Amino acid sequence: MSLVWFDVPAPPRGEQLSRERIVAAAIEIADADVRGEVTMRAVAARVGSSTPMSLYRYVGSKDGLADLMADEVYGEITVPPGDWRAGLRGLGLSGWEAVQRHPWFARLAFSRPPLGPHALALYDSALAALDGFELGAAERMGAVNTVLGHVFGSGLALLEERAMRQRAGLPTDEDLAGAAGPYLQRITEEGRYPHFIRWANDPARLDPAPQSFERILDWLLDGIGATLVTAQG
Amino acid sequence: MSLVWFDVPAPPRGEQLSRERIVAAAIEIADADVRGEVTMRAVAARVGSSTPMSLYRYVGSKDGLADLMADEVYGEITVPPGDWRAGLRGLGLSGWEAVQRHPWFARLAFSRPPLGPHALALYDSALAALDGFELGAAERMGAVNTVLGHVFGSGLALLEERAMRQRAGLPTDEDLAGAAGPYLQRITEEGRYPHFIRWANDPARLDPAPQSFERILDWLLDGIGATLVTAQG
DNA sequence: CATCCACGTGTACGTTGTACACGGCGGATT
DNA sequence: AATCCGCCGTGTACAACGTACACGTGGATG
Repeated sequence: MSLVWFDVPAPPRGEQLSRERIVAAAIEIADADVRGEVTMRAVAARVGSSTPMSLYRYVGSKDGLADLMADEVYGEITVPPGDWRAGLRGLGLSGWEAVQRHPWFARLAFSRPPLGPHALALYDSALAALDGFELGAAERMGAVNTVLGHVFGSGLALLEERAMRQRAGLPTDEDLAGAAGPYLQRITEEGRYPHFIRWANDPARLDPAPQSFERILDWLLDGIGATLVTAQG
Repeated sequence: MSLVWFDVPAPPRGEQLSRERIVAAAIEIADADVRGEVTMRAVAARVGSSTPMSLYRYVGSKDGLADLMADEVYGEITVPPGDWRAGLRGLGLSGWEAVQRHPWFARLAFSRPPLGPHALALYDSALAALDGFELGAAERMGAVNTVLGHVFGSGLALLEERAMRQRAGLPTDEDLAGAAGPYLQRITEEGRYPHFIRWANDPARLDPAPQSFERILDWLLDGIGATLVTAQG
């Protein structure tokens, strides 16, 4: 019930709203949150709007905003020139880098169809890398999705790892082990799960696993390569 | 503000509440929903409770309920006897079946640490299948996670495929193609994404892809096998 | 018979996405 | 120059969600 006189007539609205500004703000918010979560209210606040409703004129809905965010990240992924293997390998590595920058992207990629312009361009390049082989349409797309599935799956695992690490507020591996310690110790004393326990008590469990993203990617490429019948390359 | 007289003194509460009944009800609800979503209110209604708060005495929180649901499904996965490859292959196939029954499980598996009794038992069996090789702890777990990562990644893709299919309310592939048709046609006319368009307009794109779950699983097992140095088997 | 406690309930709060109608500014039209 | 129209940001409002809290009741226990 404040008096009209106190109102400033034209709050000097910071800058024109736009789809680009909104998407950029949403991405910044998602990047800053371990879980990568975004609320319309938070985005509105960041673009200087006083109400979440202002966003709806530009992005339609929260799902629409999610689609736009995802497509932006699709645009960060590239397929390098070269033979099919160089192309798909580069796709995997470049996707992995993008997913490490934006782990929330893995969740969106799994939950929204990739129909934005950047996504289509990426699929187009990836399919182009398989030109020159006599492949059925399903097989061609299957090869691309095999690689991308690995990228997004690894991304989700990364998202969860970071979230779990922060849930207990512990950055280092040693602290993490300490948090799970009492539970594991109880299990150990009960004598069940002996193989699991042996793993859990082995300090070497924190070593970098040889089944790295890249190693598995190469296994997949080996498998794809075995199914390729060359026609001209 | 209804009068007391109308109240029935003891609503013949259907049956005793219990953690098992609650988890079972939640799983039924998740199975019945394409997105696999569950609300505390829906679970409460299904177990015959008049308020969601009754559940909290048994499951602690919604995340707790999710953990219990996930562990129940971990219990449906088994590692068959045999050599390492039979074990891990069976793990993958049995996991894939469980994930097809409960696609929401893939999401939970990615977003909650597998510390329930069934999950631990499963990891224990899987690690046991790798006994007899001189593997570091990280490498051993990495092999198991390679297989499970494939299972859960494929499960998430399945979840999204089913959800997208119902979003437009179309069960058949032809209808699905019809829904995306106008959009694809516009793209086609603009002449961009030629390789993608060629795929989209190829009826063979609906063929079963040769990169099936099982095929990729075998590729991964090939890769794992190449890293194993046998000690006694 | 008195006591206690495990249980299910009802009420209530904060947060979320978003529907809807309004006021005001700028540019096009007359 | 006066008028209108359409775009834009705003405020209010609501339904659904997870869940904190305090209460009554009934059966087991002393």
